Amino acid sequence: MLGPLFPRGVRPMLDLKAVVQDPEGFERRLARRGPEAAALLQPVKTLAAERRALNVALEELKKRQSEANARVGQLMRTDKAAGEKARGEARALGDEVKEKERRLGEVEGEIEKLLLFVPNPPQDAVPDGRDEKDNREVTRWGAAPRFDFAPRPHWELGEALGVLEWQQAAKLSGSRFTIYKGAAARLERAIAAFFLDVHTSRGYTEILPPYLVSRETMTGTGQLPKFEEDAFRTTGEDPLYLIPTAEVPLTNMHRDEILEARHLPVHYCAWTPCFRAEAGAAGKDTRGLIRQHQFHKVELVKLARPEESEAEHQRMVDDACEVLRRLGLHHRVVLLCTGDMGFASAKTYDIEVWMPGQETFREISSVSNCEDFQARRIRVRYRDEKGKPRLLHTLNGSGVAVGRTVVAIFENFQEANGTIRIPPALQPYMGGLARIEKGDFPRGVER
RNA sequence: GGAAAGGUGGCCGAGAGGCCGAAGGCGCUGGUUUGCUAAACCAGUAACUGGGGUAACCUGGUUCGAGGGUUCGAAUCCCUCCCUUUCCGCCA
Repeated sequence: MLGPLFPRGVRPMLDLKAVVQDPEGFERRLARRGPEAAALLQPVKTLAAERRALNVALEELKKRQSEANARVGQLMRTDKAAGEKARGEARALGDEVKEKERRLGEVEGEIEKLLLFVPNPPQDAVPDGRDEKDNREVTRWGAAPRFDFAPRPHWELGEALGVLEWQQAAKLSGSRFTIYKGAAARLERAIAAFFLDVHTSRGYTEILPPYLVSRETMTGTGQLPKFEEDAFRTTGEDPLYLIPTAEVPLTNMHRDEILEARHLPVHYCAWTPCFRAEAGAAGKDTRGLIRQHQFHKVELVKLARPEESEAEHQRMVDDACEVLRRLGLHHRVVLLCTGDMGFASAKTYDIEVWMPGQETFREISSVSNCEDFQARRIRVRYRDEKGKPRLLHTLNGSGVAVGRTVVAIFENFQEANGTIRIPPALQPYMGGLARIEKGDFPRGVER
């Protein structure tokens, strides 16, 4: 056992009150994600009723107990015998309180355990569907580049240029790792720096967060407890988890805080490595950079008032698209269907970039509005005009995946001779380099 | 990793078994005074949760780092854990 997830009592992951008041409505919304999701609510309803009954009884008991205690204190000073008698009564009440509290703790723990596995219900605007085939294209930018030769996938290009290397990486770490060399390594760094500069100039504050986080942090954003097998974790009694995305540390930064309204909306961006076990992805995207255990991503995170989260969501999609526009990469925006959305999200847009070498659009960014789902887990709130604390909405999106941008640049800007043009926007970050060619390792070993 | 000192409201800080959700101060909000500002003075200022009311509001319970124990009763005593600060060691 890993011990209690939260030390301080129950944190309903869904609004327990709303679930109890309108169970049918909740189940209907959840059912759009699949029948299993809605079924999770059944036992919650019974437990919620018991919790309520216990609470009412406990309050009454505690009130009587504190009155009895006060009596004991008074009597002990005046009438010893009467005091002893009152003490017996108080003790009986105390025992009863303890027993009820024990049971209440049990019930609340049970409710919490169940609710932690219930996903965020989708927004009404999200289309129904089972998988990515049911996603809905929203916009498209640019055009696929035309080639007078057969464009090659990035792994062939990278290997031929000697700048991407998989055999040595497998030697070090096994499958799903890559070694970048020379201009490719610099390209990864250049892309990250470029993305950060774009986003910070558009109002995001750059953060460099920890890459290892606690179990509670992973639970706050919804990676745990349901997706334990997707994460890497350290050994030992209190393991730390390697972040699968900077969303995890960035969103949790203000956990247990009440923000002042004047600070909203909060905009953060961060460039971090991301670590994913890719359990269940066996045989998928086994070649190239697309699906790795370790990759870099520039992440965007916002904390916003509920009434502005939809507008902020749209703007965040635009912020992610902006870097692709500046690189001249053909892409489209897709609204994910209910079946393709992440656990914590109420609405997600994917941005997919055209990959000529694979003749398909590939996801390069995913931008989600989690509404108050994560905020409820991590208790991040703000004070409204009346000074009352209210849950914020959390949003996150890739801005964008760095490794996959390398893939897109290789495949979209390849030439017949196998060299890669560097998009003008990146050249200042590459020391003026305009093209990746073979053999630029001053003291490395060519293969 | 070793040693020591600490963790109390938005912040600082007192409290050392009942009269303590907690003195005092700062900050904040409202008011009085004031040519304006400042100052002064008065008042109000935590969160969570249950109930009542259209509402302003009224009302019960919980919370002094976390968990457990002692006790009729714990911020206060005991145990465990976590965190912070300082010093030492080790390092990037």
